[in-house]
Amino acid sequence: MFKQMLKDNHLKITPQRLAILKEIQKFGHISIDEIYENIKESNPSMSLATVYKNLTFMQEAKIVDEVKLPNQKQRYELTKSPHIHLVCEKCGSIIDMEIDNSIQALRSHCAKVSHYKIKETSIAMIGICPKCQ
Amino acid sequence: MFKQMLKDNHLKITPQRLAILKEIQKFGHISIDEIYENIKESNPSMSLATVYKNLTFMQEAKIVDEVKLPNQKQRYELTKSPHIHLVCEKCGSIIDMEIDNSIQALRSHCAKVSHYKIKETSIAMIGICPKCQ
DNA sequence: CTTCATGCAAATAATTTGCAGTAAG
DNA sequence: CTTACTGCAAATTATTTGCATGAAG
Repeated sequence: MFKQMLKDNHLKITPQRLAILKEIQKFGHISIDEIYENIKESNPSMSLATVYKNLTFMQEAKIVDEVKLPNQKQRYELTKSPHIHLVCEKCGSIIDMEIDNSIQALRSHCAKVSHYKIKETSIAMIGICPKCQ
Repeated sequence: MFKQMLKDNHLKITPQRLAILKEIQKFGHISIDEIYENIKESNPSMSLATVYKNLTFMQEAKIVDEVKLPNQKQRYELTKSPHIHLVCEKCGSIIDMEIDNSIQALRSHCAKVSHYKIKETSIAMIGICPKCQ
């Protein structure tokens, strides 16, 4: 629950923050100005600076994550367990794929070979979705 | 060889382009203004717009690739076979790891489960390198 | 009440564009 | 010669900051 997540991180519960989180949840992967434009429809006084500031806070609090994909604007998503982004270069859709075992396998293999302590992964596969083929 | 790569893509061979490619090669992963600043030392008339324009062309020609990492400026690298970026969050170093089999395995597993036709992958692991541990 | 968040405007940074002059093939 | 590239300046777009006001706890 969003209110609890904010509370846990000593962030005050404001309508703006809840609105931002609701937009991200609704779209899954959404850009900063999509968040802004969407919220402005119901709350015209919403400020873009507020979106920026809050995304920063909420990212630090690990409530949201940035999603950086090749040739795309930065997007945001709600933080969830490690997953792969499947991007369709035709229709632009982005879906999450949770294949924990495979990701874990890659991760530990990498760690073993490189001797890095791995904390996060960022994985995207770009191609054509079934519908667009 | 850079000249040949440009020629193959009907891009004229200019000192600026060669300088850009040489910088990228030298640093492995380099940001736009690092490229610009470095080249300007020996060629003070170098223009930032030229860097931007050429990175775009050379990316389309698949000579270079953009590298987008969490919480970092965009960087560029020479195009090479699929690999993983290992990022140290302490010292900021970025190294490439070529573990073709593992990447291929993940890729085909993804393709199988999702029915996507996968064309490219973008994989990063963020953690602490051996030296910084 | 006290602290923190918001919204606005201004500042800064990042990227793109148009165009005249110049270099590459 | 012809085409495409460069550099510059201006235009856009993206992001950050400071500060007065207002809302949350």
